[in-house]
Amino acid sequence: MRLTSKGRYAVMALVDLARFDNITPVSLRDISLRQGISLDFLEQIFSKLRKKEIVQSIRGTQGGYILNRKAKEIKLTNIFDAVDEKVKTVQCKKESKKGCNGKTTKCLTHNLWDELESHINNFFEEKSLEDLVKDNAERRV
Amino acid sequence: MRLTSKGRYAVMALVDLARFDNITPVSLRDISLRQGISLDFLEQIFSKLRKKEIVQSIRGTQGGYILNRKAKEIKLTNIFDAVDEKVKTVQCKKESKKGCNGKTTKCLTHNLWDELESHINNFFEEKSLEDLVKDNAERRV
DNA sequence: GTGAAACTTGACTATTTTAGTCAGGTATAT
DNA sequence: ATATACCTGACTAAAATAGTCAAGTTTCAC
Repeated sequence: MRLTSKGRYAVMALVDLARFDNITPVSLRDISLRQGISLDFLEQIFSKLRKKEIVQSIRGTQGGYILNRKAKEIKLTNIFDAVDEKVKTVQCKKESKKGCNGKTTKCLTHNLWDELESHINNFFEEKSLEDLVKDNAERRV
Repeated sequence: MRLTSKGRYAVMALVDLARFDNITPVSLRDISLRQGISLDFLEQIFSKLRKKEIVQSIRGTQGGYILNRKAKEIKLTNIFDAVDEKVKTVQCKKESKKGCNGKTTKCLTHNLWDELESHINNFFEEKSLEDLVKDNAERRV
């Protein structure tokens, strides 16, 4: 199981963004340079973050992005959800070979994968952007 | 993040195998039919499981595989390790653009990914094959 | 001893996902 | 005006995934 770059970059970029005052917009160009992430790719990512109201955009010169909510209220789960970084442990669909549809008939290990999914998602639900910024500030002392 | 079929199948197949007495070998053909997994693919998987001494093979007619250790002593982490199902949250290598090498200079979110990795691996280290078989037996009552 | 069952191995391949790139836009501060 | 920066959709190279295929070898049952 691996985390995709899209998900990782989204979090990295938002942590970078959250370090600022949240009044003056931060341009993607700056984030791109600081974090070493392609500008074009960042634009794709922020387009999704904006649609899910995690960030707010300010167009034009001196424009950029600011957080749309308090860092405390943005959980990792919200970020991953926005960029379609899903935790998937099963493939089981309605019509499976072995009749595992997740409801009436379950495959031998279905509960295990459900548990695993919850376990990972719990982690994402607990961590907020604020936690990450704080954590980072502490380590720099 | 998604679990690969290889990892999922490895666990499914071993749970299936572990349900038996562990004396008479179970053929991959049977597992293949019961679990709906391609025989050729299973052979690849079991070849790795054998090399890591998780299963033992018995060749010839009436042959098959049996567990090489007690189900209690086979953890998910051993299984995933055997089939190269790794939990990877970072790409950071020795020479990274932003100088994140995981040691001297760390990227803004490096600790987060380390934490996530541990969180997931903990789950895999706790669960044993025995747990899974028992869990399954209970639910069938 | 011979045939079938089942393990063994390595190479090959189609499909899907990932990780971007590219080319055009539009809005706005100066 | 014009440069900066957001916005959008289409496209693509590379990697990973999920197998398949072919050609063995071993051993049991008869």
